[in-house]
Amino acid sequence: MAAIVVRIRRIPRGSVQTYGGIDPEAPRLVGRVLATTHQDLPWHRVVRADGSLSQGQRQRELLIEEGVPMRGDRVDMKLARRKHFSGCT
DNA sequence: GTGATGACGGAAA
DNA sequence: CTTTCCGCCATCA
Repeated sequence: MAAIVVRIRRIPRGSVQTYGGIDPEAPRLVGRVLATTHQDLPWHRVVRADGSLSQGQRQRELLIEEGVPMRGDRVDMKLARRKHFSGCT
């Protein structure tokens, strides 16, 4: 599980990663880790596979603040997965 | 030991 | 595009 924490820490600022993207074999664990781990993890950079947010408005703003490309109420995964993208909000 | 739950995912309708 | 259903691993009652 420590690996999961590490991977979450490695998510570049301005981009996001999905639960399954962090651990394809245990996306539920990733969620449990984020819920139980009290370290300073970039939890807001972890979104669902379809780009929908799990922590509501709160997470939304943090992502926008980091310049994560959004599409309505969800994250634009095509762009958000990479660190450099052409579009801007 | 079994059964239910959750910051989920993918397929099917 | 939406809703339903089943599978996933670890934890809890």
